[in-house]
Amino acid sequence: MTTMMKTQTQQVDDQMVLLSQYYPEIYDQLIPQQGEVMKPRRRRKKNKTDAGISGFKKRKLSDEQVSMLEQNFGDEHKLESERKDRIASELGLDPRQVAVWFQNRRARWKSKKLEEEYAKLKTEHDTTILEKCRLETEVLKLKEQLSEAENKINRLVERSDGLSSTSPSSSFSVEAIEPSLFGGFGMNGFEDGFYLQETSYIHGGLDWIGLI
DNA sequence: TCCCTTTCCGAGTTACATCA
DNA sequence: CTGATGTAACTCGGAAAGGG
Repeated sequence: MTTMMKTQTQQVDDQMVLLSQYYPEIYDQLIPQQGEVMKPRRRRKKNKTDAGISGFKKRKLSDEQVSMLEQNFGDEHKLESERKDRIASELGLDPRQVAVWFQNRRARWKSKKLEEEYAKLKTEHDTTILEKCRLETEVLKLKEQLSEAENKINRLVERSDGLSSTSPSSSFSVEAIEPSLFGGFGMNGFEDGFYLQETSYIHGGLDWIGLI
């Protein structure tokens, strides 16, 4: 803030040099008479041709001015009247220019913040979607395994039916796995979770099915 | 308390400068 | 030359503060 600082006179000179380089045709009109203070720029009119007529064109702020403004913006985004005047004086700008710069800078800052926030939310959203897909795949896989297990049980039941007709004293009694006891082995009971203890199925748990 | 003026701000727009 | 982009400066409407 110190070594880079120029005096106000130097800065005005810089602006004038720029002006004389880029707009020599109007430079003469802007040079104040000796001892006359530079007046604030006139308000721009909407008419497109007006700039040409009035001779006032948009001027880019110098790198140094921008860097100083950025530095001040970094300290505090809001701009009190006193601070505005001080900055304007330090940079050789109209206080109105400083106010406008801060307004535009706040708008850019907000826009950037929104962009960042959007990117963050999008990343979170994508991660959640990915996890949802993974869980859905897992559900499908488990349902498939369950279906296979049901088929195996049905086959065993059918086989035991055949055995019981010839050997009623079989230790693997039909009643032991009577479908009615399991709710018919349908998905109804499983949709809401495994409500039966694994030992209710067959002695030894579900190991034989290969689920565990 | 109300009205008017001033100042500031955000949002949206315009106009100009610059660059690919 | 032209379209895209960045940005200084503008308009507009609303809020807040101060004074009569």
